[in-house]
Amino acid sequence: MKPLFFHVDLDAFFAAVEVLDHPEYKGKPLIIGHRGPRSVVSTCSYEARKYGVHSAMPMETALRLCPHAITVPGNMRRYSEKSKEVMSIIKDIAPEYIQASIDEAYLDMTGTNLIYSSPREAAILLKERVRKETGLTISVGAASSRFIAKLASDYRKPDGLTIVPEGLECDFVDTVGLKKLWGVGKATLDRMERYNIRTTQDLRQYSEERLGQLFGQAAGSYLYKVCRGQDPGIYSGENKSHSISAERTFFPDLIQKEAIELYLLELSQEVTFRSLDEHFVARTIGIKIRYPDFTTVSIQTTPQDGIYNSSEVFEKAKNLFWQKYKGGGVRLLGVGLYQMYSGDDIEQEELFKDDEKKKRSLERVILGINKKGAGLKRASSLLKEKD
DNA sequence: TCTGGGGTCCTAGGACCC
DNA sequence: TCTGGGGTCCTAGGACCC
Repeated sequence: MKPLFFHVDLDAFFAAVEVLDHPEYKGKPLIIGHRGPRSVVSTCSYEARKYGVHSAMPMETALRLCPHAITVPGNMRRYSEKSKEVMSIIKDIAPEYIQASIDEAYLDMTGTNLIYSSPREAAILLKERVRKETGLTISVGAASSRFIAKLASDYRKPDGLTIVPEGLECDFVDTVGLKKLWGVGKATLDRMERYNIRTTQDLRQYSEERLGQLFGQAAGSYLYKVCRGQDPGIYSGENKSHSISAERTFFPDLIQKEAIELYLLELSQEVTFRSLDEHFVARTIGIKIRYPDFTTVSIQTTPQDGIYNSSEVFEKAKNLFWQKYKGGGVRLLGVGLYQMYSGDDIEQEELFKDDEKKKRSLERVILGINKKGAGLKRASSLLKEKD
């Protein structure tokens, strides 16, 4: 059976959902993101893109380019809802699929020539159903590998459909160009510039070994395949390790010990409750500090006996912070849980640490209540209780 | 253009073991 | 005693993506 993959990408997803819910925004430049210093554009409508606005652009710049843009802070819960609607249509049409993010999915359509007369017919059916049932438009790419399908869905947007016939993968990669290749970012492009590599054709002049020397083993063999239109194997295996993190950027910078610890507590609670919700136990905890000059450092630790509740996370986060912090103010604070494993497996082991596990159970109950809308105690009130 | 927040994967060096 | 090679785990930092 010839392999066939689709990549489905929702067009300007967050902005499109806002337009759906607020028809008065239709046809206007719309930016999703907070207004304020140190904030950036999350997504924007195609009307805003005409002014040069794009994702990750500082909000101040975006509003300078497009002063009359409407801005909305965004509503993740609502976007998840709409995302699920689209994914359930995908489930109907594709034998297998992997959701890669809130607004994109890889569909394994291998063998569907028995169901649909052609890839084009299948893609059109999918686009039609999504449009009718959710009011959203998608761009679809179809090809013999996930990687080429991904490039194809981006080739014509919005509401696009691009099919790359078998055998033309390498030509298609040349057409897309080096700058738009998935997995090739600014740092790699800058390095390529130094070797006068400006096109995918240039890249093909290098042996896999040489690319490994220049860009590192993994990146080297990735580039070697990709510039030939070969499948580098994205999303082929199951992802094992999991992590959860939360971070906050402050304006103005944090200076006082009390404020820093208050936010460490809040972030610790946030990641712990999310880990409880997802039934994961972390082996590693880490924190991240960004200084006012934007230099960013991190420190982590992997304790012998697991991390079970938010006060443990907080205590460890606090220790790590004061171990690492050089002074001078804090622009961003982050707390993360890494190397996470399914909680049920771990609860079986280790009979000690009963107290900490009890606290974890208690927090699970609080999480349940909180989900029903009762509202968790403010972090600040918990801090006060401590002294 | 003074640069969010949530993730994943890779690298290089060190510790430790055989 | 001044010395090999491989494997695995941990750590800090980078690169990239949405």
